Parts: sequence; C-alpha cells; structure tokens
Amino acid sequence: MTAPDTSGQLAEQLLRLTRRLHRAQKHYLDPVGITPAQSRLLRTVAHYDHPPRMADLAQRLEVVPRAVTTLVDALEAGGSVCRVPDPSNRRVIRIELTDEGRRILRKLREARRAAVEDVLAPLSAEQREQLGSLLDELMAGPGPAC
Amino acid sequence: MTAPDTSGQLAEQLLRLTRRLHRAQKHYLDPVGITPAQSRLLRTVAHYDHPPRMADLAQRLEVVPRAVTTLVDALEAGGSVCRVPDPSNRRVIRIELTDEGRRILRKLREARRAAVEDVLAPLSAEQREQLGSLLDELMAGPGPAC
DNA sequence: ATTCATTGTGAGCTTAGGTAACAGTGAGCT
DNA sequence: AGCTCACTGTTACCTAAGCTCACAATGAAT
Repeated sequence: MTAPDTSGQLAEQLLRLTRRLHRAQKHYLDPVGITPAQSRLLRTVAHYDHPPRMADLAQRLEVVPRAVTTLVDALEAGGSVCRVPDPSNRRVIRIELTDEGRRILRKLREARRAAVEDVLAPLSAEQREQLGSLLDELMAGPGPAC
Repeated sequence: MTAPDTSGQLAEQLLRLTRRLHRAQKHYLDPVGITPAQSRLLRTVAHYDHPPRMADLAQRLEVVPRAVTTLVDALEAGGSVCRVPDPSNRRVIRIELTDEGRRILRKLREARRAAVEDVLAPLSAEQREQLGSLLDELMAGPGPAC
C-alpha cells in the first residue's frame, strides 16, 4: 500500500481502461448484430490481400486456432464471410469476405469509432498520438514468450 | 484501409496489449491458485480501511453486484476472506481479509509484478511514467455514461 | 401500515478463450 | 509401393468472467 508499485498501478489502469473499451465496443456493436471478437476477426480478414487461412488468422489474432473456428462459424452464419477450400492444398480453408461482409465492415468501423471516441474522450489529439507511439513501441516486440 | 483511423488502431493496440497482460497475469497467478478477477477483488478489499460491503466492491470494480458474489464465494472457499454480517444493518455483508488473505496478497503482488514486467519490458522507466500519466488522465473522468 | 428502495443472492445465459483427441491431407523416405 | 511424420481444421468438453431477471430480507418513509 505504502509502496509506489507504479507498474502495478499502471496495469490496473490499463485493465480498467480496456474494460471500458470492451463495454463501449459491445454497446455500439450490439445493433449491428456482431460481437467484439467477431468484429476483430472480420477486420483482420479484411487486412489481407488474398483470403487468409484459418491458421493465419489464429496467429495474427494471437489466439489458438480452435477459437477462430467458432468465430468464423458465426460470421459465416451471418453471411459476412464464407469458407472456400483451397484447391492447391485440400487441408486449408480460405476465408473470403462477402459483399455483405464489406457492408457490415463499414457499419463496424463507424461503431468502433464511436466507441473509441467515448472512451478516449478525455485525451487531446497530441496525447492520443503520444499514447499511440508508446503502444506501438510496446507491441513491436515479438510478445512475451510466444 | 487507406484512411488513417488512428483512434481505431489505438484501440486495437490497447486491446492486444491487454490480452497479453491478461495472459501473463493468468500464467503467474496460476501457481498461487487464484484467478485474475479474484486477485483484483482481493487487492481491492485490501484498499479499504474498514471492511467494505459487497456493493462498495461492485462499484469500485465497475461490475454488477452479482459478479462480486461469485468472486467472494471463491475467495471465501480459499480462506482468504470471510463474510461478516454488519450488526448495524442486517442487509449488508462486510468482506474481511483474513491472515491467509494477507499472505496470499503478498504472493499476488509478486506474481503481478512479474507479469507486468513481462509485458511492459520494452518500455523504459520514463516511458512507463508517461504511459502512467496518460492513463491517469484518461481514467480520471467519471467514465463514459456510467 | 403500506409502500418503496437497498442489499445480496439463486438460476440461467453469453462471450471468449483453452485443451485434448481426431480425421484428412501433404511430404519425405527408404 | 508403403510408412511415418508434420500440418490443418474441427468435434467435444471445460473454464473464467460477466450479464439479466427474479426474489427474499431488510430498512426507510409516507
């Protein structure tokens, strides 16, 4: 208590902040009919030039492959992506964005923007910039003990 | 894609960072036999001078009261806290830290410190300071639409 | 006394993730 | 050819953490 423990408090703040972010995100995503994790997956899919494999997504999301399956299930049921077997290697499945998916993505970004705005409201543009570069530096590394 | 969307990326980084933090935390807490949320609750209990009520904890944790019940259940089963009925108002239950609880808290802080160290390793002391003050400012407000 | 607000909890659900086992496929090797 | 081994995704189950809804007990106020 009397100890400074700055790093501990830092972690506390970080986690609290993310809790709020999660909540705001969920709130804004609700009317779109998509969960935050699905949103993240969808955005990730859109980042690729060519349709990614499940394994690619799992790695990029820092998640076990099994977790991707469920998310893709939901998104496919919602019609925003579809699974396409790769002709050159019948083990892999490519995840392709549908037109509906692209439509949803637009809504998504808007919702996300609003959520972030809610949470980051107290920060000025410069402060966000600053925070951004700190996070960039922080996430640049390979991640702890991947 | 071509849009900057700095805030969006900022959120992305934040969430990724917290994901790592969660994982590291869980990893270090595992041998102590306590989950991250329980850890948070325990630390929160320790912050009070007088034993807090369930409702106090819920509010401070920014969580619905029902969520606290489960956590206290687990901690009580582990012997680190105990429920004490408040004599002056028989609706309220005070959460008291036991000696075992204090013992666990020490282990906890150590584990937490290690987890944070893992994740924040790339940052210098000054950078952490900077990050800390940004987060302080960010969390100072009443929170978005409480 | 009756109504209303507070306080904690039982029951049940959802999201997000994880493990373990497994089937299908490709690749390399004698 | 066969035989083994690594890779890819999925089935089946488990956990953590949180939520809503309903409710019982208690206190406060009219």
